[in-house]
Amino acid sequence: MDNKAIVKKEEDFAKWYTSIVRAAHLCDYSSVKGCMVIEPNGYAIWEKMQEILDKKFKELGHVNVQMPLLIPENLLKKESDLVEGFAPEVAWVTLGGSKELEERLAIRPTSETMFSDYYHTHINSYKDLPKLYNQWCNVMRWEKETRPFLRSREFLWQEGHTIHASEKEAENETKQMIEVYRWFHNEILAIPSITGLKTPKETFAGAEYTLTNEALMYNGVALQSGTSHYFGQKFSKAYDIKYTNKDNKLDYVYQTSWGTTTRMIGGLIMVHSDNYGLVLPPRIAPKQVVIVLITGNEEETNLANKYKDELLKDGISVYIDDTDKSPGFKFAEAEVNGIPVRIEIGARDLKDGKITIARRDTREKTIIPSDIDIASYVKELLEIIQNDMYQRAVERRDSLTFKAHNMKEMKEILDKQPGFIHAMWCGNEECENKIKELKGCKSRCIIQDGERIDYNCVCCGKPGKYHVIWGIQY
RNA sequence: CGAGAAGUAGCACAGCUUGGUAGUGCACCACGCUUGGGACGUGGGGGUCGCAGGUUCGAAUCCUGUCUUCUCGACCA
Repeated sequence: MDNKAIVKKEEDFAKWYTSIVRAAHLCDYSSVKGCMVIEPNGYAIWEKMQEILDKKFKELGHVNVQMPLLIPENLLKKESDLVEGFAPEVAWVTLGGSKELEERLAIRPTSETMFSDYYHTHINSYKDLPKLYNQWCNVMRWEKETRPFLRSREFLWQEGHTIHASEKEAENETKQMIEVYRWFHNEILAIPSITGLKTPKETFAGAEYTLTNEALMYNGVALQSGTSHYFGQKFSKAYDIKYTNKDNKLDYVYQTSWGTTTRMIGGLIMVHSDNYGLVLPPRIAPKQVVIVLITGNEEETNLANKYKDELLKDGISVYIDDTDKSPGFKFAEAEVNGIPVRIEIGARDLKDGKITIARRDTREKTIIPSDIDIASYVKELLEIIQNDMYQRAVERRDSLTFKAHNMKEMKEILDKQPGFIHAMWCGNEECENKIKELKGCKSRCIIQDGERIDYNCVCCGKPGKYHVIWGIQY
């Protein structure tokens, strides 16, 4: 039996999630609440995410920098909305050795302030613009309730902070980066996601507006997965980021920030995984193929090495499991770790010149000739798995997508099954608050080119100005 | 932050009521034998019982505090 039992998804989704995290060795608890040990399997996924996103960021002209971990209190206080928004969850350093600090230092919950302070002293001319900086780092937010990957006090993320000479250019950047997140979720993580505008109530502290990428988990709960903020000149005025423009006049820069986190690992689990363990889409799987030797004899070993070389040559990541565990153990272990494709080489099949290939997502096995062009066969199979996983996720999301025309319908849907609920909204925060009384249902985003579902607000019945997606969130 | 539950070996748990030598299964190590869905045999190693106080001759067990985890709710830019 497995030493890490997996709870059944249908019986208790929350416990199932945690058991997958532990069974697949993605992370473990530490002695500090909300601060996780990200284990090799989990960190490898994060590295793969970094690799793909970082390449995309750089293609779009961004460069990486590293800002300090600590922010002096006076610096953090300069932008009042930001301070207010983050105050309840900032952790402070008050001692240096045994000596009390004259000014306490915040452990960064986000780095707008540090970037702004840096830009303040480094921008003089329109020729210095734009600055397209990003950093990969850890941040800390003193959350009360924590869950592995979904909500931790310390987490890893990337935060892009850019400044521009024109409003239009900054707005284009904001839009461009939310598109990157949408692309990443749909194409790489096989998680169908929707982008839209946050309502003012849900907008990032200090931003003029926030664009968000929203995904729906298997249980119908929404997960915010990547946000991109447009700051206009709010921060540049608070932090005095001025430059001389072409007309020899002083002007403030236009600013953006955008980020996504290790929370996406939680999203991967909650969209794709099953009762046998993790299921990873091939494009994000750190190891795409495992070759399992049944007896480990010379013939099996030689063929495995040949396959490995051919697959590696084609850019497919692969490893051979030649431990002396029983075949069943190796199969189960590869499954719990979510390896997309498993090649089983055994003496029995080899006698007939055959091997067995198993795909993780469906757990189907196929017996094929051993002299097949393994690289092109596997390459095609990985693409099929990627697409099938995406299609299944789309179907699941669509089956959990509803329309509501009034509060009665809204309540009926939420009582039965949470999901994405499309409904019109008048734009009044009072209605948002009333809807929130229904099981904590909140606006996910305003769909900008969405259809008109109704003429009236789902809550108050006044003219419905916006097509909003509502849902219960993590 | 509120309500509830839990913390004993890597994992799952028993022991606690009624204080008296730290247990079981799996995992781990060695050897042997095996190998197509989590094999088997023999032997072996591993624990300040979450932490800190208290009661007691003596605490995993009783008392107080605290930390951590889980579930449900409140909160969540």
